[in-house]
Amino acid sequence: MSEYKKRYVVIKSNRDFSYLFKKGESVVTYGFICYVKPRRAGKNRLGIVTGKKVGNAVKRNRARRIIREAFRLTDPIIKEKLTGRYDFVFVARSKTPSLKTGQIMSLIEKSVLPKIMNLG
RNA sequence: GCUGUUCGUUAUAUAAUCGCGUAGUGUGGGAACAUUAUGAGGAAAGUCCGGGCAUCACAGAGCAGGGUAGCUGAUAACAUCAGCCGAGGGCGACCUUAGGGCAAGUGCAACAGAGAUAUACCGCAGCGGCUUUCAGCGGCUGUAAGGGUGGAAAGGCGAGGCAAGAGCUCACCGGAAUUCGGGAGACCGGAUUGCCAUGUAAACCCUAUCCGAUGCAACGCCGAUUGGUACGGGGAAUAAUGUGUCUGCUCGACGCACCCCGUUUAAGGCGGCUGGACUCUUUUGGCGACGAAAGAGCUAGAUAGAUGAUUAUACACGACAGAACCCGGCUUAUCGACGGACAGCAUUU
RNA sequence: UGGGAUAUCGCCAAGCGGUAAGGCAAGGGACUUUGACUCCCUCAUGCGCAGGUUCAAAUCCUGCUAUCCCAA
Repeated sequence: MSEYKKRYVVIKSNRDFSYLFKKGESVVTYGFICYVKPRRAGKNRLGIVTGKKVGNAVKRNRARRIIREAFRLTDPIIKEKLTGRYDFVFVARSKTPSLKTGQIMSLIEKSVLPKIMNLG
């Protein structure tokens, strides 16, 4: 699970999550809530939060998979447009399991990317 | 054909592209890459029972505490399952059933009612008395049939009997004791005696029987700085005292206290981890649960947590729902589809 | 993942087999010129849901549902 193999790295520690929730820029859509924060070096990092409110274990798994797949597909686009590296935390909402990956992708492109561009 | 009862099976499929976990093989110094195989359930869920496995004194004793409660069997074990018995429900197939003991002791039974485990209010009778007449008043004695209350009034119901009544006597029914027969047993059937016990143990309790505690975040191994603690070994002491662990208490057991020597905990990683009371097929024993033999097979093992996405086609348009140490059950959720057996009713032959 | 607790009126709650105390809030009335304070009256059709035991269940038993806590 080193950083060479994957295009992105998973955020694990509770400390990183709470840091992003406090200091990161938030983007709210009907599919998810996203927190972004620039990073100095390394790879892009991804964290997904699926709370109890999303549903039972099947729905939480589905939400996680959809977001991960959408991020995987949009990752090259992010790298083309942006030079810097970022931390992302996606929080799933109760609608998320009923959505499709394409919808999440378009949401990321439309809402999240401009926000990051503004950050510089 | 309609209405049911019951037992099973199944749980979208196919193709293409991109992507993920594990294992094998190959290339490579390594990171990694390529390729092949494989990758959630009938309930994986709830965590309600039982067992394996691991550690704690190798698993102690007594009391306390908790579980179970018709019988026989199945099983590693069980509160599970099978067959049977009793009770209840259904025309029936069939279904439901915590189903030991209030005759060891204690408790509780509100309100109502005269009276709640014994009683006598209204009554029903007999005796004698007073007021004196077609009756009334109070007294003594007998009684529990009738009245009303209640969930329950001391067996039920009918006949005899009697002053009136009463298991007072008798027949039938219910229950009890003794006894005979049948059965592996629960229990069933018969005979005799005799006239009798309110309900409640999912109240305390008694009887029989079972249970040590903690749970893979158990447990074992590796592990940097710093600090101090913990662990191991040896010695002294083993009289007393204090204290820790073994379940709550009592006993009992093993330590600790003083000295010397050695090692080391905590982030994290690896093991435990999946080959097992396993799966399938055939034969076979048993009414059945289940067992035996032979052959074949290997079928998830993640660690912020792998099964997804997109497109196309088909139809019944896809429910409930995601392994986390492993098994056996129970309970709960569930769109539907298919099959077997059986019952009742109607019609036809 | 494992272990434990709770659920009673809109809110806080008592109740340990005999038919749901109390306070706050709400509604009505009295007092007052009016308001507040104070006083009186009203307010649970069953105690999270479904079964069972019992003459009788919020209470006892069983199974579910929801919420909360602990270990990490």
